Amino acid sequence: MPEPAYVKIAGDLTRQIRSGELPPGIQLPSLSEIARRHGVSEIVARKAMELMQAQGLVRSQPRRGNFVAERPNLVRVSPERQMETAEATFHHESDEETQVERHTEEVRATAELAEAFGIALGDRCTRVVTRASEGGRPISISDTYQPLGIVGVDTATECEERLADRLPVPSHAEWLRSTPGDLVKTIHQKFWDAEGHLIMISDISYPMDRYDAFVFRMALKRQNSQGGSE
Amino acid sequence: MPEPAYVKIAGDLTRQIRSGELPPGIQLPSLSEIARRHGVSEIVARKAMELMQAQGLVRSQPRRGNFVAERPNLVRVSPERQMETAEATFHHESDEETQVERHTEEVRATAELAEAFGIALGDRCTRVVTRASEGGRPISISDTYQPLGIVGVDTATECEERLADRLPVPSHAEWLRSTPGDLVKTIHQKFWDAEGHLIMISDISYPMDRYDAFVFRMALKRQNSQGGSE
DNA sequence: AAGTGGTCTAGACCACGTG
DNA sequence: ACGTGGTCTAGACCACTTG
Repeated sequence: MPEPAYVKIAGDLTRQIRSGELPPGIQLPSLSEIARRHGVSEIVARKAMELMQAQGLVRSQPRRGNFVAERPNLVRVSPERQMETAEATFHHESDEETQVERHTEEVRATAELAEAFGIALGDRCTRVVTRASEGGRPISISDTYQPLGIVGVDTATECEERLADRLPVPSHAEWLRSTPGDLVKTIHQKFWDAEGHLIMISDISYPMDRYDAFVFRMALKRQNSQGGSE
Repeated sequence: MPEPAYVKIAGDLTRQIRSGELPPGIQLPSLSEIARRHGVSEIVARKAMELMQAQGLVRSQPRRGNFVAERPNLVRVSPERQMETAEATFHHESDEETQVERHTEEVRATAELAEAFGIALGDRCTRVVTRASEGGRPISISDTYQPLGIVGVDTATECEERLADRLPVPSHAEWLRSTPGDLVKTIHQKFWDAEGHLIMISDISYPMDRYDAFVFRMALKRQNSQGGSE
């Protein structure tokens, strides 16, 4: 009936983080230290840390320690961010130095890409890999595809984002330096132009500790409706 | 260097689920059975199960077993769902019998509610608690607040949803029968009318295994922009 | 009575980062 | 050399469900 020890420990630490007692970026006590303080075994302390990781409050660095997330209250807002470059977005979010690097290459449309864009299998597409880091820490990586000749989303009028928690693909895991078994926040984006043509798709991964929440703002098109929440 | 045993086990099971070999709702082998089959200790099997739980593929019922999620590919789409009642939404999502129960009461505005709605502290508000279940399994619970006199979101033209993974509040945890330490998907909704007045806020919780992903469809308002992904 | 998952203990080895 | 987190073992007790 009482709450488990690891929930209590996580709650204690969460309170200290939210109150500012444990500021962003600081190293938490080691697992053995937490275990000692709370009079439990190290496994329990680890479980508490895993719970906080899943909430994005803590980032674990193997052989270094556990650290409070750099921006425990940072929120990712859509579609505001679609209206600006990655550089501008991260510049707004951050005061630390942000690095964005891009690699562009031409690829042949896979079956999936061909169907999405309504082009032929093997048609040429542009692939852009964008890696962003802040203060040396990786904060995002994305894989973007467009039919050859279309660049950017200036002509897009509609956008869809699909948010899920997934094991990262190896290339994303490597950049984000995630430990095997660590989940990441993934966003699959699609952009359409006014004619209804899909002009870009993108797969983005964020470390769990990057954002506290994901916000989406939408206009409601009136129909017959009662509306409600659930 | 090699991937940990628990990742491999989770991958094996995930493949069996995605391929349909392990159909939705079925009970997985017990932890001791999984451990035996893979030649590892039970702790490792449990860790694999936790990884799958975090992805929403598996639901764990204490003292019963682990079960494949009922709808491993179900997606929650916004804002479509805001246009219809909870009953209609769940009816579309499901062929099983869905139960929705509502409790309405009048409450006094807390400081938070008063500020949100632009009313005075202690002013009367409507609170609606909505609980939904499907085939006896709880699938959502929400707490909705509106200023007295406003019912529903028929007049809403804008909507915001804030998605995060959180420890549930006790009332939500109880309905969802979540184990202490289990996270839930939370959505904090806000609705505004054409005059820019906030007319409804709602806190919704879903079990981790309810949805595979959350989809948001948004119109892009053109400005000066370069656009891009990150 | 047997089986199950949840919690917890008390160890162990490894690889790597830091001093 | 030491501390760290990641992985793993081999047990234990509890509370509850199922047969």
